[in-house]
Order: sequence, then C-alpha cells, then structure tokens
Amino acid sequence: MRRTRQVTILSVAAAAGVSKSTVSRVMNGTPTVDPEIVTRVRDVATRLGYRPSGTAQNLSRGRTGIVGVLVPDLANPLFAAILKGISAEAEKDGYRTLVADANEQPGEELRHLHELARQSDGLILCGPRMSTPDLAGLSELDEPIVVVNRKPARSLFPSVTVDSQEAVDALCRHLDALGHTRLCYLAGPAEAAAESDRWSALQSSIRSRTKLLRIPAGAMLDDGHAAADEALATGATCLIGFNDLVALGALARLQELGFAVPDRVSVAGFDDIVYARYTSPGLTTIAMPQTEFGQEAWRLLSPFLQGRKGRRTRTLQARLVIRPSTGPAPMRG
Amino acid sequence: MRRTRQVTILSVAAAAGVSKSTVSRVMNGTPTVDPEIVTRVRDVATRLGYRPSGTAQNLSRGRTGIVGVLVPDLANPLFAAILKGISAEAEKDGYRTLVADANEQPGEELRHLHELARQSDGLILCGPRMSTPDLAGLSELDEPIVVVNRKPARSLFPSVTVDSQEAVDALCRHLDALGHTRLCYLAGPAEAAAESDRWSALQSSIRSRTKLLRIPAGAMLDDGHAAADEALATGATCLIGFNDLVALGALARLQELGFAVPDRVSVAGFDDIVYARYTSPGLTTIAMPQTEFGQEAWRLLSPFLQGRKGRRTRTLQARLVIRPSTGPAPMRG
DNA sequence: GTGAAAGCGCTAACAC
DNA sequence: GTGTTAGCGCTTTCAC
Repeated sequence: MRRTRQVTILSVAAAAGVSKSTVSRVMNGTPTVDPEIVTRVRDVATRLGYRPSGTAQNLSRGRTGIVGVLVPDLANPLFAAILKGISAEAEKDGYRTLVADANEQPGEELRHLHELARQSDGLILCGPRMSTPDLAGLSELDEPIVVVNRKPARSLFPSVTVDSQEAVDALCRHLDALGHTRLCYLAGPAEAAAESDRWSALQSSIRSRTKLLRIPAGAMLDDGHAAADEALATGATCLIGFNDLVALGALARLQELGFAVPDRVSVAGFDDIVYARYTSPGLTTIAMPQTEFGQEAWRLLSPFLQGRKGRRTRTLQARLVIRPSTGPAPMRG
Repeated sequence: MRRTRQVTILSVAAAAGVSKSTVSRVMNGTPTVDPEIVTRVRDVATRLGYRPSGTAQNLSRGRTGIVGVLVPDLANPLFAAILKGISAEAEKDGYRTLVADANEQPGEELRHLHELARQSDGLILCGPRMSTPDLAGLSELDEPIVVVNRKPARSLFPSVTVDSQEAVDALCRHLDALGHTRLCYLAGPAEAAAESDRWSALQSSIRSRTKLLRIPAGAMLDDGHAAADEALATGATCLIGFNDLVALGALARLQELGFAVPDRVSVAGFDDIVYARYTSPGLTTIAMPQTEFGQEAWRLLSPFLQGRKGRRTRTLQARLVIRPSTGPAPMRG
C-alpha cells in the first residue's frame, strides 16, 4: 500500500516556485540561500503545514537519531532514573530514546534488542540479564553498544560500571559496630551482574566473627516481601536486600509481622532509589550514582555514533548512606 | 554523506541468485515462495548477517511502527506504570514506544511532541500539562492522538479518563466518620487536568461541617515534603496530597517533625503508586487504574493507526484504598 | 545561489 | 512463483 502523505517537500517546492533542493536547504538552515527565498519558503512551509518526514530524512542521511535503551524493569526507580539521565543527555545531542522493558525476563532481551537495533543508531543496555555468550553475540549487530552496570567479557563493549566494594566495606563496618554478627542477604536474580558483584563484595567485606547467610529473593518489591519470612527464620539480625525494592518489600513484611525495625531487625539495601529516603524508617543503602549512570552511558556512546573512537570504560563510585533502618543488634536471648 | 550500510537486500539477492523482491518476500514470510528458495535465501541472509533496515521499510511501507508517548515525569511510578501498560499492549500489535519525558515542564511538551510526531504513527499524551489551545493545535499534526487522564476540549481527541468522584465521596465519608473536620489539600500543578478534577471532586464531596483548605504544593516528592509545614500550620487534622508522591513527601516531613501518623495527623493521596502500600504507615489513597490506563490508551489508538474509526472515550473508575495513614482525628486540644 | 539527478534500502503493483 | 519497475520523501553531489 502506498499511502500518500500530506504535504511533501515537493508540494512546498512547487508552491514556492523553487526546487526541492532549495526547500531542503532552507529547512536545514544552510546559509547559502538567498534570504528572500528563505522567507518565502518558510512562509509557504508554514502555510501548508509542512513537516519533513523523519523517516525519509533518516533513510537519506543514513542515521535515525534514535538510541535504543533496554531496561530490565521500568517500574524500578533505579532504571527510571538511569533512563532519565540518558534521555536528558542524548537530547542535548539531538537524539531520542526508544525504550524496551524486558520485565525482568532475560529471555526477552535479545528479541527486544534486535528490534531496537533496526530502528536506532546505537544501543544502551542497562543491567542486562542475558547470558554472556548472548551478550557477546550482540557485536554482530555492528551497532555501537554501551553496557551499564555490567562488565562485558573481554571488554567487548564500552561500559559504565560501579565500584561498590568500598561502600560495602563501610556497610559491614557499620553493622559490625552495631553488633550484628548474623546477616542475611536476600539475593537477586542470578542473571543480574549486580547480583554476583554485590554478593562477592559482601563476602569479602564481612568480619570473620560474622556469619553471612543467603536466601534467594529477586529484584522486585514482592520478591522481598515474599522472602522476608524465610530470612527471619535464619535468625539473622540484619537483612540486606539485593536492591532497595527487595529491602523495602522485606521491610513492609517485617512491619506486617510486627517486627520493629531497627529494634528487632535491621534492614539495608542497594541503589538508594528515591523512596529509600521516604519510607519509615528510612533505609540504609549503598547508593548508586543513578542519573550519572545515564549521563556517562551517553557520553561513552556518543563518540561512536559519530564514527569516532571513544573511551571504553567508566567506573563510578557507590557510597554508603546510613538511615534509621539499621540500628544496634538486639541483645541475645 | 552517503554512508554505505553493511548488508543490503541487494547483496543477499545477488548471493542467493534471486531478485530483491524474492528476498523481500522471504523475509516477510510471504507464503507464495518456493520452499527451496526460502531456505536458500534464509541461509544466505543468516550467513551474511543481513538485517533489514527498519528505516527503509518504514519509508516504503509508509509507517514507522512506533507510537510516541509523552509523560510529565518518568520518575513518577504512575507514569512508569502507564507506560508499561502501553508498551505491553502496543508490542502485541508490533509497535514500539518512543518516550519523551517533559520533566514537569509544560513548556517543553509541544517541542517534544513535534519531535515525536516526525518519528511515529500515533501519539499518546499522558496527563499533558500544556494549555488547552496548544492541545487543540495538535490536530494539525494530522496524526492519531489519544489523551490519558485529561479530557480534551470538545472531545477533539479520543481520551481515557478516570471518574474519581465516587471514590472521593467515599474518602470524605471515611474521614468524616473518623472525625476530621479540617482538611488540607496539597494542590498539584495548576496545569494538570487532574489537579482541577481532584480539587473539585473534593469540594463537592466534603460534609458541610467540614472545612477544606488548600495550599500549593506540586507533583513530586519534594513538593509534598516542602509543603508539609505550611499545611500543618493550617491546623488541619488530615493532609490530602495531589498525588501519592506529594502525600509521601508530606508524610516523610511529618515523621521528621515527630508528628505521629495517623495519631496526630492523617494523610491521604491519589494514584496508589506501588510505594503507597510499602511506606509505613501504608498510605490511604484514591487508586487509579494504572496499567489499565495504558492498555486502554492503546486500544483507543490502535484502530486509528489502521485507518479505521474507533471509539472516542473510555472512562475508568478510581477506587478508595484505605490504609493505616488515616485514623481517628485527635481530640481537640 | 540554485536546480537536476542520483541515490538511501526497501515494498508492492504488475507483468511474465 | 519470480523478476521488473516504480516509487516512499528526503539529502547531497555536481553542474550551471
């Protein structure tokens, strides 16, 4: 079907008594056009309501001006924040963001990415859950790719990652000082790179007198809520969520059960999503540089979009934010 | 610059010893192709890593397969949820969503929309803050448009709205039963249609013995946080936020100030964002049908994208969700 | 300074 | 069943 579009460049050209090329020049602000013609074309264009077809421009120019962004879950404020960071930065360079939400289903990611790739000039993958081989396979897309919050094998793609070790050390010192010797980590999805990062950071940070337990949870509010009972059963005095959503979910469950936080149990998380500050008690957490993640991702990607080489890695620092959800461990017995 | 792309349909055609058309047919799954050729073409395509250019397809087919979505603020879980609803539904029909976040700046909306329009087949405006004339002016884009959570003047565009009156009535009865006779509404942005909807619903619902005050706040967490002091100063025993973010912001401030909720002050909001359930105390709120908003928006838009006529309005029902943040009014000092 | 013409990579009549 | 051909609406050399 050849749907006839409304006002094309040709109609404007005809109405203004000039050639397509001239109209094109005017619309793109090429300076070498007779000012008189410029105004005439502008007028006609406005009168006719001419709006250049983005698609045609894209095809002709060989670029789309679109960057595809894949997130595991838009409902997670962390990713909403990263996305905002990307959009804001990309927009300055005239790019728009096409978003795909994988809904925490790793199997969906590849499909989304192939779709995104066909409509974009570059890709940003936020905390991708897909397998390492799948990730590596993306190089076949021959499109610039930047990965956020996961280090691709052999540095295949530029990536912006975070170093949490120091902050986790600080958290463990903090908990140790409060007398917690039995911690329970509510683990995230095995597919998330952050999961293993966080888990190993914890393992290497805990004091020798401290026992670190681990039970599976997930990445969402409900996962934390559901895992809380089991976590309590371990006898831990402090629950550490894979992320703030999990921590908040657990927190809610504790309060339902009448477990005072932090008096009976302490809770901590990762990310510092905006709500971590607004729950009560406020949540102690390892803060990720959220908007910065997005900004840096764009800055890494941008040069490649212009065919230049750019730097390949950027490491940001996480930091510990202490709030009332962590307090002194209750006395034994 | 005529950037030469990698593998075009032509290269595949040549390598497979067939015409472009045949390759096109194969790639699009047209059934009338010799099975043997199908496999041959598929093989060659895979071997060469051929991926059809979305842009060229778009131009040729006269459609982009993209729907543009404008939101006031992606960080608001309400809009994240609506967006998820749209994406999920649109995806079933083979459409992707291009998102623009106006960051609660009404002046930015038009610019974003014009941009979006050039890259999409249809537009969904979520709670647009722009002026009525501006909104009306969008009909010049001659693209199907659906508006969510705001009734366009003269029903210019199809819209999905919510009827909150009943739920607000229920809220007012609830508060009255608890003995609250002095309420303070933390108003949202004047530009938001929901703002006037909610305010007038409240006005027409309150009992005659009740005093309804109003102070300006905004649409975000910090706005509620900042407005809480002034709200308290009114002597109201219940604070009602324009939305849950405002309510939660105020709630946090109250707790900072040591005002027990709901013992000294009750708090309520609008939307029922996911965190309303997870704060403590849980937030009483008028729940919007969030994902449904998105779904319905797509269902309204979809027929128009196919050149058919569709229904023009859809009204969903809000409902009251009572949680511990509202309790009996304190005894008079 | 402006126009003519050749694409960008694909789809879809229309013939064969 | 398959190839030929004419676009989709724009950009961009290259002449004039």
